[in-house]
Amino acid sequence: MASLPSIVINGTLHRLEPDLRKLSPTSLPAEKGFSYQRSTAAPESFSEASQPLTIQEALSFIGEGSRVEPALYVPLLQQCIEYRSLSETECIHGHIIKTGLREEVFLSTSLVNVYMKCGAVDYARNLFEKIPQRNIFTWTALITGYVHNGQPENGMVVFVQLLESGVYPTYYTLGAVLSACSASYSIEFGEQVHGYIIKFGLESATSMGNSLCSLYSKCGSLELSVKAFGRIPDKNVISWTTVITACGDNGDADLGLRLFVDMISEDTVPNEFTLTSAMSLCCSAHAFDLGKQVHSLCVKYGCDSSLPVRNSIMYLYLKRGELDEARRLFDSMETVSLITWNAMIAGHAELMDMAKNDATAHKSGIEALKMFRRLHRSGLKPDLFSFSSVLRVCSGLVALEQGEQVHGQAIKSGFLADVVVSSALVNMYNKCGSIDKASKAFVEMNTRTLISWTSMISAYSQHGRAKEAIQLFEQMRLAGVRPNHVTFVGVLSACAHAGMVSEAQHYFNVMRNEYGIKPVMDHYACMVDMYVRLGCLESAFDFVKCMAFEPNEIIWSILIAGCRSHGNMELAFYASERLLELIPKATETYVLLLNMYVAAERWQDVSRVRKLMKDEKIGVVRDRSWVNIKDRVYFFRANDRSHFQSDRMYELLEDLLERAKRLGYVPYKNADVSDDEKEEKAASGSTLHHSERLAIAFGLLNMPKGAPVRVVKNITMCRDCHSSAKFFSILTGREIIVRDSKRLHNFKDGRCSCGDFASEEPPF
DNA sequence: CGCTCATAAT
Repeated sequence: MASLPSIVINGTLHRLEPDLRKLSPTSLPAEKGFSYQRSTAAPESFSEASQPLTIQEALSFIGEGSRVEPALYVPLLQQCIEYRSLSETECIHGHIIKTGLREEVFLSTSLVNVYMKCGAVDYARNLFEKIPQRNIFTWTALITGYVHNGQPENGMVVFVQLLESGVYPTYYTLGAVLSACSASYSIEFGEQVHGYIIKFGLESATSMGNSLCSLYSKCGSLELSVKAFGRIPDKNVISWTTVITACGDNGDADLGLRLFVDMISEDTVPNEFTLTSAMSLCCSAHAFDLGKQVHSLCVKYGCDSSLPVRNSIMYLYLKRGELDEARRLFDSMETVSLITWNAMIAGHAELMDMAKNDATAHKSGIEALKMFRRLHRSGLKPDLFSFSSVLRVCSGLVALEQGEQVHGQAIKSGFLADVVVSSALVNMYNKCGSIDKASKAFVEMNTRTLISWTSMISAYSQHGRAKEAIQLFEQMRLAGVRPNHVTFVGVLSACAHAGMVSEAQHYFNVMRNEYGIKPVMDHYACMVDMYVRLGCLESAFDFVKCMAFEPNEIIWSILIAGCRSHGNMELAFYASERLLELIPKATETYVLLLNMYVAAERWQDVSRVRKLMKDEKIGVVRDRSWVNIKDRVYFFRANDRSHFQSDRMYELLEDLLERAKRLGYVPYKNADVSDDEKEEKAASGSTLHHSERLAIAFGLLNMPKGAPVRVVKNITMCRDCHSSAKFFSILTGREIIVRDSKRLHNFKDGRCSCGDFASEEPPF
């Protein structure tokens, strides 16, 4: 028995499937409703019919016998494509056999095409095999059909068969094969096809060049894509649009924008496709001024009423933070698409992340959730984009309950099978402080990408579970996934966390030698952090000296924190003043310095720094925390007494602090940098309570007994609150999770997942 | 042959 034809695509052998002997009509797609309207393209003989025709009536017009004109079938077959009607196609097929026209190759080819368009791949293939005088059109119809039905590999195998049988491909055949290569991301096969295109003298055809440009981009090679674009002698709008989009897809928005500018200066008129892409590039490159100009071009060329263009303009407004403008545009749109909703949700999610954890962030997040609900009500079904974005929103809000609801919806809708959605889910559980749920979601994923592995490794690291992080990293390597620089940040920070010096050094070398990844500041920061945590200040400084570049803010702040916790205050002050020079506008650096001088009771320096802050017009810090309980959110300021439960909260805090002191809690002194003068005065004399402590108290009072308390804080947690929260977790027997602007703190049984090293670093 | 929206970090 002759073996089935096969080729190697992306390193795996593909045989032409299915096996023809196993054909069955059971797995066919559902038909759309079918009724004949009089076709405008119908030949004369139909023109008298005024009522819709049944297929039998339509076929009876064609008649039977030897004088049947084959072209009469054409409009009927076109109707079959339009209605995706397999049964009608079979009737016509039968009629063709009866009238003895099965020898007519163009009709057989047409039938192959129609079967494919109806999704009946097996039927098409079976027919193809029975056509003895098949020509290049028949071959091309088969290839195109495979690509259309999501079986590009089969299309490529057929192409090889075609070449072996000595038939010359046409322009259309090669175009179809290029689509197949694109759809299966097969760059090697694509390059071979590229060779055939040159061989058959078609490389100067604009559309061939466009297809090649698109192919290389889809396969991830921007370089080859741009080269293919460069070789097109007569570039049209589509050529330009393809290469500009290719830049965006491959992460080089700046190049894409340069090409767009080139295109405009060459007087090529952009259309809605080009402008939509260009607008999107402006969003990702944060080139907002250019974005405004592109917007003008949209108006100039009359493209501003196109829905995709409007979506991208709206997204640009959102990215610029012009919420009212975005909203106005959104409200003015008479029709919206799913992408409109998704852009709205994603835009707000991005604003939320940019604003870190403050009240603005919260507002954006809530707005995004509202949009997600409205999307539901609008009757459209959320897709993987909607789910990814809304999960990101739940992460940002630490909205575990909403996140779990979305989890359920994602399962029901089937979109959880998507890697991006399931990665976002893992991330959501992690950011909400539920490492176990994150891990469960990770294990349940059916496919994992570099990003999924990396985010789970980092999650373990953030929760202080170094061993799991390292184990997972090794599993990832065994799974054949190549780590990148971000993965190593996760691994190294896990080692640093657990003080695993030799492991850290090992992985640092693995990164450089085995994977050829050059360490950047982030990786050095992990190493320095590790030495500092162990109290090896000298090793830390030595390591810094070995770096090929000047220490940045991150390195300085690690050193400062290390010096403080190991009592080397002179060095800490020195480093802090250097840090201040490096970035004089960072509010939290001043606060750090201020608190250090307060703790050292160096009052002259305290007033010097306060004066500096005044001179530099550094605003006071807005200390804000909030808690989600059920569907409501409760905000707290430092020393907040405006709350309806204030009395009970302060009572609880006093009691807890008193009992904590008996267990060994020693309060740290903080400089008061509250922005609420009245509150400050009211609180003078009594203990100063930062917002997170009030939020924790509120959470303890209002969450169900034993349930974890989840707090979000807009700046980094101070030492005193951090220390007291550890005692609270012992005294109440509850888990307390505080996500500040920098990291996650999971307090449990008197310990914090951050490894007690997080207090009062500047927020970098 | 070309379009807009989605996931990881000290």
